[in-house]
Amino acid sequence: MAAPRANMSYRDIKQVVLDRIHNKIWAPDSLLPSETDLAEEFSSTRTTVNRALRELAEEGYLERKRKAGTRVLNAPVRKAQFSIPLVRDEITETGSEYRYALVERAVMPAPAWLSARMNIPQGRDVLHLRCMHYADNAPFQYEVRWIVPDSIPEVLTADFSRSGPNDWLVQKVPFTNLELSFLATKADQAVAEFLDTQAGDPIFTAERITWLRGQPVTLAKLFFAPGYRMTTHL
Amino acid sequence: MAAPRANMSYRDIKQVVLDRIHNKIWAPDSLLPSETDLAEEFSSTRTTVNRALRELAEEGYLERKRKAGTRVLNAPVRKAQFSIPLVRDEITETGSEYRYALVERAVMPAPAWLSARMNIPQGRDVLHLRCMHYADNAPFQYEVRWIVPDSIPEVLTADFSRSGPNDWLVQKVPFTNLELSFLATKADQAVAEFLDTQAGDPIFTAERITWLRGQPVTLAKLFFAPGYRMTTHL
DNA sequence: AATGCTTATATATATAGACATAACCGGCCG
DNA sequence: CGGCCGGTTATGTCTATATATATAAGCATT
Repeated sequence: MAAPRANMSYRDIKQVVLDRIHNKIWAPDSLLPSETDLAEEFSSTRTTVNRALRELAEEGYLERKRKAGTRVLNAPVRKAQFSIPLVRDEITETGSEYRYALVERAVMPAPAWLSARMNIPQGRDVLHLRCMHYADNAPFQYEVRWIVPDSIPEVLTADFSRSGPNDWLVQKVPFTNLELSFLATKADQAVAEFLDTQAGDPIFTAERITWLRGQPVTLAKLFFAPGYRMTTHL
Repeated sequence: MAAPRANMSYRDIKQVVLDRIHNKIWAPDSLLPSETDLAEEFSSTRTTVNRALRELAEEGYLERKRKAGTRVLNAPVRKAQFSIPLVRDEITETGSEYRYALVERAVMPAPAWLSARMNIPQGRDVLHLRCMHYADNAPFQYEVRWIVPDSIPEVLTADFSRSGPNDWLVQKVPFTNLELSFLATKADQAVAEFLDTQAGDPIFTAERITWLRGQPVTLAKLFFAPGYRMTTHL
């Protein structure tokens, strides 16, 4: 096990280091040898060792500090990565047919909770949209969205009857900042009807707020049809 | 804007490239200049440019193929990263006091759905645990767990009355493979009682299966107390 | 005891040059 | 015309080396 031969790639080195962590050769909280020493052991260079250790640190196995050295993390805080594709892609990638429908469009003064949540002045006009996304004509996602027109006045004249605000926004507004939450909500009457389920049913829900250079742009609540699960492997 | 001066760090280069993507100087689907050309423009080296572009690709902005070049992705598939800490840490980090309690421990033949789900032989004995995690004595998470003892016989003699299976497992078993799902479930009577809520309430739920070298090790269902949301910023 | 300076050291990043590898592309051959 | 086959080229990776920077730790000063 862990046979350091010559000409090891940074991948090989990553694997050897991981093995040693797993086999407790380098125990949690212990300090690894310096990059220079490891480079010598693996008859490689410090650059290559650096890349290996840097990536392992990014993956949550190691903690690195200048001068202090590289330390094995005791509780490997593994990081789950979820890609957040557009609904359209999420549906078409499974081979299903995607269909979009606009349910409601309105310009209205921001409700108090929205003002507070997104930090916009009380009573400022916002664009409110409700839409549905279908996969093979079965309800897939019910979207409730608010858009603050201040930073993007064109949004008020955009046509959302044929394609969703998401499509439009990613084209127009390169957001700089994003908050994403997942939670479980109880279906109210509207949600239940659109998702073809019973009021009170548990609904997997995503909430997404984006900013552009500090200015709030949009808040979206995405209600997924019952049975939806967000899955990742690592 | 985007003033390429000399001695730019890989961070600077990343920023300039990002700016150019946002300002559509490099439009979606278009090809970037080659690393060599960019290195010249930024009066830097190919190595540095390479790191900048590589990281931007990892972050989901670019797609890179040998010979084919580096392309701007039209729908930036941004990747949300959630760290999955131990419950204990998740609670203590907010300053709350963590308390653990074992609810039930039993060795039983694997139920059919579990056999199927984890690909273990029908009727094989598995360890079944139910436990509670409290934050400041308020219910935080209800954990239902199955452990396959085949690859780790010691688990049958481990003491789970004082600390949770999670703590034990991360110490003993370096899993190699993990499937993690989030979904919304409806609280049944047991879940409702332990989480101090009403049966039928929506519960944010995580399901986690881990393997060790292809062998299934454990499946955990984690039911979070009402109001829980999993949040990330990027 | 607290603060500030110095130094040693480990990581962070940059440079330059080389070879490896995948893939586009144009031309040759059947 | 179609398919195979190299040549070309952009990225992938490694080597070797150098400089920058953060910081732990020791020592001196307030």
